[in-house]
Amino acid sequence: MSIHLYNSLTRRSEEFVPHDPERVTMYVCGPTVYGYIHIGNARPPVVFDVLARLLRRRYPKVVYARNITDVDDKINAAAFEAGVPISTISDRYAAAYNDDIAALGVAPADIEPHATQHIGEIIAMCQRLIDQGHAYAAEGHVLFDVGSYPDYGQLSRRSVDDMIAGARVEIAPYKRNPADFVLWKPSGPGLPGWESPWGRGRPGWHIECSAMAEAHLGDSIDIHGGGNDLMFPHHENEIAQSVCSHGGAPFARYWLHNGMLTMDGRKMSKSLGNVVLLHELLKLHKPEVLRYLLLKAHYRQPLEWSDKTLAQSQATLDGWYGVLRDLADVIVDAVPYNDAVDAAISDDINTPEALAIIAALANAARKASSLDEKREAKAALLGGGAALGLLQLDPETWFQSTASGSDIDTPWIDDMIQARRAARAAKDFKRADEIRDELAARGVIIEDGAGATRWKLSEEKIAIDERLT
RNA sequence: GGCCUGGUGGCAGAGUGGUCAUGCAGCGGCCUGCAAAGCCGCGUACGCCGGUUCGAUUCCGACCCAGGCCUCCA
Repeated sequence: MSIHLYNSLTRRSEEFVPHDPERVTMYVCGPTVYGYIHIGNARPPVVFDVLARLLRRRYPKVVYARNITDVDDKINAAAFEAGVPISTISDRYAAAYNDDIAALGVAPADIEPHATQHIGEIIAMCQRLIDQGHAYAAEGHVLFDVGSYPDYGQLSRRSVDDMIAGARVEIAPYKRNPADFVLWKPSGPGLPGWESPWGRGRPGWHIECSAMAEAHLGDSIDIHGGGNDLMFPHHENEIAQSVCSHGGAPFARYWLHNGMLTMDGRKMSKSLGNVVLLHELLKLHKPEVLRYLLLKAHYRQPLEWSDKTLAQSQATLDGWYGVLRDLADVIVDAVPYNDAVDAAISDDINTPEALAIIAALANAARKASSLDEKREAKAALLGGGAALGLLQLDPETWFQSTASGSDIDTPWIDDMIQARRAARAAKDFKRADEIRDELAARGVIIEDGAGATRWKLSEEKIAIDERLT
C-alpha cells in the first residue's frame, strides 16, 4: 500500500518514494523553549508522530529528527529577567516540552538536536555560504544574499519584489538587499555568544535547522514538517541555506505543513493571547482526549478548539472504551494493524477518515455475538487505535482514574455498591437511590450491568481531584 | 496591498460528478424499580450567482465572507 502525501512544494498530492528506502529521513521543527507550550503547539508533534508510526511500519529504518531551539532572543530575555543563564530557562522548558508531548503519547524522535550543541556546524555552514558567494559578513553579522539564489520564494510562492513591497522586512544599513536575512548576529557583553570568524555572536534562527538537519540526516532529506505559519520565512530560508551550501542538492523532497489550531476561528497564538497551555490542560483532562482532539481534523486544515470540542472528544473516547470494557474478558493474542485505518493514514494522514473507521469498528465490536467475532472485533479495534496511538489503556483505568492519577478510594466505593445491592435486593429503592446519590456527590457514577454494577468517575471528579492536590 | 488556504446539517469534521461520512449533542422507542450504559429508529447539510453536464455539494468562472503568511509564531 503506497503512501501519498500532499507536498507543499508542488502543491499537490504525491506518492511518497523515499530517496533511500533503507533509511527514510524526516525533520520536524520543534519549539523554541522559553515557556510552556500551548495545545496548538502540540499539533505538529502529534500529527507527525502518527506519520512516523506509519513510516516505521513500512520501512526498515526511519530517522526522525525534531529539534529544540535553545538559543533565541526570547530565551535571552526570559533568562535576563530571571537573572539566570539561558540554559536554566531552555533546559527547564525543553524538559517540560518533552514531558507534555510524551503525555500525549508522542514517541520520542530518534534525534532531538539542540541548537547550542551545533554551533560548530552552524559556523561552518555560514562560512561555506560566504565562500560560495551566497552570504556576506557585515558589521559582525552574516547575511544570506537572497539575490544569489534565483529560486528564493519557491516554497511560499512569493517573489523578492513582493516581500519588499510588503515593506515589513527589516531595513538595515548593512543589508545589501532588504530581503536578506541573518545567519549570524553579534552578541554584546550581556548576551550569550560564541566565538566565530565574525566575532562573538549567536546564530540566527533559520540556520539552526539547516545545520542540524545536515548534521543528522544529510544534505537531502525525505520529509520536512512543521506548521504552515513557518512556511515563510523560516522554511523558505532553510531551503535557501541548505540548497546553496550543498551545491544545489535539493533539501527536503516532501514538505508537509499542518494547519493551525483555532479559537473562535482565529489562530491560537501567544501574540493574540488566546492560548491554553498544554501543561495546564493535562491537570484537568486525560491526555488521550487531547490527542484525539488533535487528530479529529485533517492535519492541513484549521482545527477549532473549544470546551465543546474537548467534551465531544471525551464523549467519543468514553464510548469506545465502553466497548472495550464490555469486551474485557475477551482475550486477544495478536493485534494486527488494521488495513483500512492504515490506508486512511497512508492517504495524506487522513486521521478523520481513520477515526470514522475506528467508530465503525467500535460499533461492530459492540454487536459481535460469538466469541470468535468478539475476539476478531476487539483485535481490529485495538489495531486501528494503535495506528493513531489511541485506545491502548486498560478500560477500567480509563474510567476509574483521574487526570492526575491520584488515588481513588476504591474499597469505599465497593462497599457502597455492595450496600446498594443489598438495598435493591430488599426492594429498598429509597436507600439504594440515596447511596447512588452519595456516590454521585463524590463524583462516582453507577452503571447497573447485566451481571455486576460498574462505576466510573465523572468529568468533574477527574479534574477536581487534581485541583485539590 | 501582495501571496495562499478555505466556506458542509445544532457543534466538530470527512468525502464524492448520480444510494451512506463519522463522532458529539438532540428527539422518539426498547430495556431498567428508577437512572446510567446499551440497543432500535429519526435530520433530505454542502456560502451566493452563473456555466459545463442527462445529472454538481463535488468541475469551471465571477462574487461575497472567513482565516493564514508577508514581523516572533506549531
